[in-house]
Amino acid sequence: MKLINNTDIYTVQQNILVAVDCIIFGFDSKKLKLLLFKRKVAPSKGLWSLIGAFIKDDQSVDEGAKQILFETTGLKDIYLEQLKTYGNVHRDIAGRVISIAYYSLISVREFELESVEKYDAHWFDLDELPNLIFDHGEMVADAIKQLKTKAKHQPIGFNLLPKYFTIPELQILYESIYQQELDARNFRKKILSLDILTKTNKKDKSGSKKGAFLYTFNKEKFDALIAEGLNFEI
Amino acid sequence: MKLINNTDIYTVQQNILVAVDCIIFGFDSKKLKLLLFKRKVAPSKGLWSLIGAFIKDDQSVDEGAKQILFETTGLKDIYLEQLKTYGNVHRDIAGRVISIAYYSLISVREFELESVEKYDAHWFDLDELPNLIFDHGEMVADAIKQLKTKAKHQPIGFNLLPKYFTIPELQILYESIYQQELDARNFRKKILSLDILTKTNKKDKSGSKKGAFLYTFNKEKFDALIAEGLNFEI
DNA sequence: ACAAAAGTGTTAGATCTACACCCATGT
DNA sequence: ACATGGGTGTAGATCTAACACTTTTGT
Repeated sequence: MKLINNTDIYTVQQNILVAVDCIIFGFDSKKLKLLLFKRKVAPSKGLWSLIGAFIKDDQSVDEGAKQILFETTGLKDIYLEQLKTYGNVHRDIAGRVISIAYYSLISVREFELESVEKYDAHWFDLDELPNLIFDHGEMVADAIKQLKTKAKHQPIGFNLLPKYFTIPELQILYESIYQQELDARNFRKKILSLDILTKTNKKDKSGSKKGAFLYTFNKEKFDALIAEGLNFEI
Repeated sequence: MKLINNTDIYTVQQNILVAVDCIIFGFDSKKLKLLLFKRKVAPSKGLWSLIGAFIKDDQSVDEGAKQILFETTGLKDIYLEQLKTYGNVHRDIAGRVISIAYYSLISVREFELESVEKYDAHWFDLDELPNLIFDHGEMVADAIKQLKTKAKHQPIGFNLLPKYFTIPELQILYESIYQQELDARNFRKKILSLDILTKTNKKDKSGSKKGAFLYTFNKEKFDALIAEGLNFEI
């Protein structure tokens, strides 16, 4: 099939398509997960892949990523960040396509199940991922690495939790991200010393009989600290 | 002008061009600098910009970046890393072009002056940058930020120095990157304690009468340490 | 002889790490 | 009453940050 590529001034011959792919991380209070999709179009139809789409001419790459994420998860205004662009000549077996990968962090609890069915999506544990098409496995590996690095210095972990969460939940999340166990006393001390959590007087008793106090992330306080030049680290 | 965009299977209408732009950092033993070019084509001809090029159909995006870098600096096998992709609809005033930005680190001393003249290039101090076309200013700001972050945990600084360098030179480099003064004794202690530098018995007397010993970066040792799980930080 | 940059140790304070028991509550 | 996870403090080790003088040598 032939397509028309129109530029205003540049006299360039180029046959490259531009797509986005989204690595969607989720956390369900127990494990860190990845949302994968059974591919609905050729080539590689029926295999597991990240969700992606071609960019429209009148939409920015960021907008393209936002849109595909909204369509498949029903979620808006969620954490979404560009990861890396994948541009090998034969990365897509059906044509010359470069893909700008994004990763997103959501709370599994706030995610619409309806979308899962409609798009043939499935949450996979990070240590039980199936084979993925093209270079999507590489994208996922890069995203996991990036998440580990980023979580240390920016409070992005909170995007994976519901608005109210407990300290033990937060600890399990960080243990999942870093893939190592943390000392409960030291973790609590460190996270509370940052003074970016607001304690409520409610308890979540789903995890224990005693129940754990619910906290919420105080973004205003955090931003103020960053503005003062805080060298944040968890 | 109309162009043909051919894909094998995908039935997509898309009129987007794909380019790369390179942010080239250099260090001359005194200051951190940026290599900028007087643009030779419309639009915005004659204004300062990063060097860039359109990707060819049969070349990966990484290869495209490598090629433009080689053509303009004469340098091969130098540090080159993808920064970010810029994809706003109207970022280029002459058409829909997305650009994958790369940044590169070189030693100004090892750089061919010949290329500078041929391509109308100029080294600018980081604090005296001219206005740049399109979103190139944003690219540069992002690259500086990335360089700061990355230099802390990976030994990329050495790419900005010639093979043999002195500790005071290295310190000035890190001071330029972090934009803050460092204590000479503490810096020397820390960098030497990493045990990744090999001392030679030669001195560089260009900086002082006494002269400073020349060192060289020991990549083998560094890689071995990383393999052991070293949590590197400068 | 002197100017100018290179090179060298110590100490106080801050931070990190390891570790064990009591508390609250549902069953 | 007991099982289960929640919540708390301390001490030793390590790391960080601040600080001043001597060495070398070209002019």
